Amino acid sequence: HSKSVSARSAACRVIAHVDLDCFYAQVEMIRNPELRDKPLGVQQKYIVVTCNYEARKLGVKKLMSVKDAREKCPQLILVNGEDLTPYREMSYKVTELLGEFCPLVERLGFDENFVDITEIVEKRLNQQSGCSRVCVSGHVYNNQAINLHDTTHIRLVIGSQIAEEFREAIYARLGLTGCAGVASNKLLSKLVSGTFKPNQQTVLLPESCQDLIRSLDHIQKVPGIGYKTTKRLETLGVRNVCDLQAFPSTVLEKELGVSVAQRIQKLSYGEDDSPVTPTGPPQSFSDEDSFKKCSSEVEVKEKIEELLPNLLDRIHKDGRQPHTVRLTIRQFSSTDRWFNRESRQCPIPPHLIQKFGKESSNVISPLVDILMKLFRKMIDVDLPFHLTLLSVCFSNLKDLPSSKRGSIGFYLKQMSPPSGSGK
DNA sequence: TGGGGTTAT
DNA sequence: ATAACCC
Repeated sequence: HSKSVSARSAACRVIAHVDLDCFYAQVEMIRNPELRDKPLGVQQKYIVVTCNYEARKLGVKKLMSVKDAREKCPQLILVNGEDLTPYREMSYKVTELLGEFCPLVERLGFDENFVDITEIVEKRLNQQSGCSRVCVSGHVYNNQAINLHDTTHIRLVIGSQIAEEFREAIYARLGLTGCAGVASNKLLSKLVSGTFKPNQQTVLLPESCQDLIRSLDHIQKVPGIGYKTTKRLETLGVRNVCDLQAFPSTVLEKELGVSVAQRIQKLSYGEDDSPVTPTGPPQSFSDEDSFKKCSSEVEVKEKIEELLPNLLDRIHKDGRQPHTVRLTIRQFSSTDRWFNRESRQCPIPPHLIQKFGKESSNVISPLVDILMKLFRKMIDVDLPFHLTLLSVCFSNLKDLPSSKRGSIGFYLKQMSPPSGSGK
């Protein structure tokens, strides 16, 4: 047994943030190695969602329209990335690999993971208890000098060695490159991981924390401060991190509520006590499609029927049973394309839940019926309508009762890579 | 601007 | 059910 760090003293946490380089493009280059040295973009609808570094050299940016990207770079090769299955599968392989080192792995999107490596660092500290040579891996933020008598510095340096091992394992086993950041909390590890950009890593020592957080030119670059909060802060005259640090907390609490105000003001000082929460298996499975126009009940039904088979396949491979189903729509609006999403959800009838695991039972038709009922709760089908998105989501996943758990559920690993999906 | 995800209220 | 956040 190990004495936990928290029980010992106030030794700092050591957190690694691992961020794969242009993830979708890398996966596509593995699937088709001929694309390796060519400018490559991954397209969803009219958008190049990401591109490799060859393309970036030629002026292509993330989330650029296909039109602009082709103008900038006529040689650009585009592959369709609307089906996320290959990316999702590779993504879980990365998370599982990190899980071999340590149980505390938290996913953020498909291409980022936080790992709490405090315990691994402690173990190495105790092993090499003599003063064997400690050498940093990768960059040190600000080029700050390391003080070998400072145990916090030593812990972070050991953290940088572990991060290097993570990146080497991810490259050796999966062929993927990425960046890493090592620091004393999630916020800082994430911010510092981006300082040297493809395929490099950086460690932050506490003395440079303020330099890092103040280097952010706009508050929306602070993870946790999003679009809405930024807008409201701007009306208060808060434009950068220093403004937020100095802003009166009482006024901030009145504008944003105590919880948000206190959290983001701590973030502005680089403070973040949120734990690395092991992600485990997914909480939901969803599949969506966007389009120019969908305006009849028949079309809606067809779209739903397209979405369902892949979703059911993913759920089947997961082995758990969903107890809730949700339909989300987006109605056309010339002003603001976000925000006008609505959804309706309902419990899945028990007799249908039973049939989820089984082969060849037709669960599709009754589900379509349920989803069309949910649709009619949102849209009066006697009036004209204009949808631009449909999404189906299964959630409230529960393990099968052990009595009737088949081979699928029994042999699946904890972090099962869900798969199937797409259009 | 896509096609996903999460947690808080 | 929505709103906020993340990629």
